[in-house]
Amino acid sequence: MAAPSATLTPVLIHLLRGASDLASVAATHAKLLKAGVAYTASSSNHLLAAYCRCGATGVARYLFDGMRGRDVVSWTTLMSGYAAAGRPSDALSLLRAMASSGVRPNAVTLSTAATGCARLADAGLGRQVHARAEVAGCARDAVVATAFVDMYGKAGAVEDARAVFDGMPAPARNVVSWGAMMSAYAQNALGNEAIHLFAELRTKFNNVSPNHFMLSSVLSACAGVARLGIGKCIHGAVFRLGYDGDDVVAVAVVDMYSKCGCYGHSRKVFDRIQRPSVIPYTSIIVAAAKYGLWRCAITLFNEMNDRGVQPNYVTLLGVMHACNHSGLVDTGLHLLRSMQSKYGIAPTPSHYTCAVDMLGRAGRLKEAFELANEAQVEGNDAAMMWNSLLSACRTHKRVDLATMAGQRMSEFNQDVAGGLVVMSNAFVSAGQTDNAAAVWSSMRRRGIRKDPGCSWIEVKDIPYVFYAGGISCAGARADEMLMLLDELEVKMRQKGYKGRLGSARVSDVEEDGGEGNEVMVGVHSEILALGFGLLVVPKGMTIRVMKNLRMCCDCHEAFKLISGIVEREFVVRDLNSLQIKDQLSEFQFGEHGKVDHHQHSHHHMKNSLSDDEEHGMNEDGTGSQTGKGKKGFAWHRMKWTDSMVKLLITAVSYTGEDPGADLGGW
DNA sequence: TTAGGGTTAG
Repeated sequence: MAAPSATLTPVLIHLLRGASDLASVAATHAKLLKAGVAYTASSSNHLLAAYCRCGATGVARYLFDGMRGRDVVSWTTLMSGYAAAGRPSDALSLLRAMASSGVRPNAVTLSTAATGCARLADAGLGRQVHARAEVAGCARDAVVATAFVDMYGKAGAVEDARAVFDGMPAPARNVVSWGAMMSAYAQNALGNEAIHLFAELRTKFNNVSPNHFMLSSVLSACAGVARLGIGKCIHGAVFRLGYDGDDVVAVAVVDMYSKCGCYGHSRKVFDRIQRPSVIPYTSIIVAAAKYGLWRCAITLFNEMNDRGVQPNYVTLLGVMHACNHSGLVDTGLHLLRSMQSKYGIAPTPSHYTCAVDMLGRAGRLKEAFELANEAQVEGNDAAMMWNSLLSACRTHKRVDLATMAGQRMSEFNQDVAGGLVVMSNAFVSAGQTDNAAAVWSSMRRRGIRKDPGCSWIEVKDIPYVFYAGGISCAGARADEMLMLLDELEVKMRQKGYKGRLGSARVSDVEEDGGEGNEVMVGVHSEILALGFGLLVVPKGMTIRVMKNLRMCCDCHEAFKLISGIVEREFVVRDLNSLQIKDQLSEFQFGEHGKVDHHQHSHHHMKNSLSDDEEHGMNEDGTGSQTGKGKKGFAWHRMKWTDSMVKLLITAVSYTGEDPGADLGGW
């Protein structure tokens, strides 16, 4: 019998490397056994890797457990296999077992472990792995350090990510390291920092050329903070660098335009995608739904089905959202009831919340309560769902049910302040101002405060951020702005406007020292941003105002009136709380040093109750820290074209017509 | 020669 190992083994190993399915790996394994070389260290590691590559971690583990000479590659291979199979905990257990077996981890092992911690979003565990990398002397290895940048970013520890990035020797930072850092910012709602880093790379380190990963991350950053100007520049770079054919980049561009209020651009980019998968479809469907183009959203959904693209739960949520805002209540309900059987997707708490909101909006409160009770929803999702019902009760003036919804909500609610604001708004709508004021004074007594609302507007690529009652952001043009708002208020009154812009009362400011039942009201930040926009955005250009919370009904009305008076088109982007899991976020724009609300003094005025989230803003600037960067939003057009009016006639309601019906105006 | 880094949709 010829000695096989000298000639046969390389051939078999070559076969193993090319094998991607379990059957061919097993067949080659059998041949190695037959040749009697399956147990050499090298063959075993190849076999391990092959089994891991085709997802057979169970077989790999069995093989691993029977191996005699396990080296660092064996351990790392199995770890990597677990990580790839979505079992990061098992990967990290292996790291511990490896330590007790006396095999020392190397750079490859530790970067794999870091990726596992990233998947777990566990900064504590990640820090331990980081410490080991320091001990092993490989913490500054480009790949290892980049893995830590990503890990800290995914675990929400952006400052640690930046520290690792800064600790890397400049030549070691490559396109992946830069991209990972930008992504860390983008994923943590620090879009402006990501943009800033991108600019720094372009100006100081011209030898690193952006790739599709980096472009996607920066586009996502632009989307998150609605920086249309920069977003357009990046889109230009996408073309120049030849990434316009990349689907992932294209989705990021679609998303960026839709979040910057340019549905038309979004649609053009989407239409150029050759064979859109579920992700681009979902992106554009959600964009259409949020833009009030429900007919488009549903047409796209049907088109997607016709092309055999399977929707996922996000897609269905987007379609339900479109139904919700177009009054297609029964269509939406049917979708909820049939999604399991038709698409094999189980409804999530978000789907129930959307359906409950839909019924509540339509005034079908009994059904809404039944559905809410039927849905097995817990925690923050439940709070969100009951919250939306509470708002519906308020809209339909059903205080009896509101109390019940409020109680159910408080069982789950972590955002005590938000819940109480909605509660008090429900009382206001029902004319029970005494009860509403009691809620407010109770909040004050208990020291419960709400996050400050802010609005911003991008002028020549720079965001100008306004907080309620504060005009310092307008700089030298503040007085001019107030005069303009006063003039507008006069004209609005002639058209029957009964609310107040508030600008005239800025000088009447009183500090919040009052006792009793008065409630503080500030000048709403979106009005200030709009006033500034009217001064600085050239005539003929759409003014886009962004807000971190939900716009109130009064401001909505005011924007529409002003749009008619000045004959300009406005678009407002605000928060759609129904879509988010995280609590409201603060937006920070430290980059330009324009606003830092921690130093900003808020001015309050005494007034009667109204529908505004900004009453309860905190004077000391303590607010909740942001979670992940994904926020729900909705666009509201304030000037209607003829086709829009026609659409309205057929629609019961549409995005933004009555924001108060949604979540109590905050 | 077996093992390592990032991106898109609510």
